[in-house]
Amino acid sequence: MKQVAASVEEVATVLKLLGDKTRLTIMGLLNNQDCCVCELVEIFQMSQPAISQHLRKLKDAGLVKETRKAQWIFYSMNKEHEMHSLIKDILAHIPDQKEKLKELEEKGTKISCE
Amino acid sequence: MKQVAASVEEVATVLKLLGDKTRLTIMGLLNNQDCCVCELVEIFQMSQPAISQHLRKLKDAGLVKETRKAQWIFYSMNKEHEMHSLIKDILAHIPDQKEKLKELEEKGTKISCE
DNA sequence: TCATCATATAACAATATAATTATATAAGCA
DNA sequence: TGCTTATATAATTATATTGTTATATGATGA
Repeated sequence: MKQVAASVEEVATVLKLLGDKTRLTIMGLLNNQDCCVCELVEIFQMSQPAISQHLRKLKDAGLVKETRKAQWIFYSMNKEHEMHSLIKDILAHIPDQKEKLKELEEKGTKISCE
Repeated sequence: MKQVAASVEEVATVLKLLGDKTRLTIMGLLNNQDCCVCELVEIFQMSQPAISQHLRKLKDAGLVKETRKAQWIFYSMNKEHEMHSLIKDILAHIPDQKEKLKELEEKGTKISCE
């Protein structure tokens, strides 16, 4: 499939962001479903500020969007991002992240606002 | 097309390497044809050690191979790299780099060993 | 309203990255 | 052999990145 070429700079910016194991995995998770910060903290066993700072970078670049739902802020993939097809192509190369979400449910730490 | 999933770490490593404008462009160039160091120095208007160090990183990760031809060392894309299909997918999103190679020929700084 | 939970931000420290300059190595040629 | 060209490596410096701790903000609920 022929792609519409973005500038080298734009692509390099996205790759640099996804060139971090934590951020790449976050995108893999968001590719399955929206997550709130505390879920990600639980999954990555990382400090809350560390997760927040990774999310900030992704948000500043427009790769993710945030939505407040009650006391939680849910992050989701921005499907309107100019580089969304590149991101999907990349995520097709990493293992499915559903397992991690399943574990959350089993531990009972899954947040649900529906 | 369903991909064979590499580990998140492996993919992140490749993305980090390509998350640099210079290295991403080098890979775009090598996707068209092999290049020697002095050609890349000419194209990027960058110091020779800077180019060599970028090539070293790409080589250490196995993304490129080197072949000596007389006094020049030509770099080429390693098509046998485990992550070659990911790299091709990514390069499909950047503009074709043939222009830069054409300019070299016009300036007469193209190296040919055939 | 006050305490608590969820999240963001600021300040800082440790580490990584990328460029420069200087120097080493290796091939080609007079 | 000694000079030149092509490339690599080392040392250094400047800057960027990532994580930690401390603190601020904002929503919920008693």
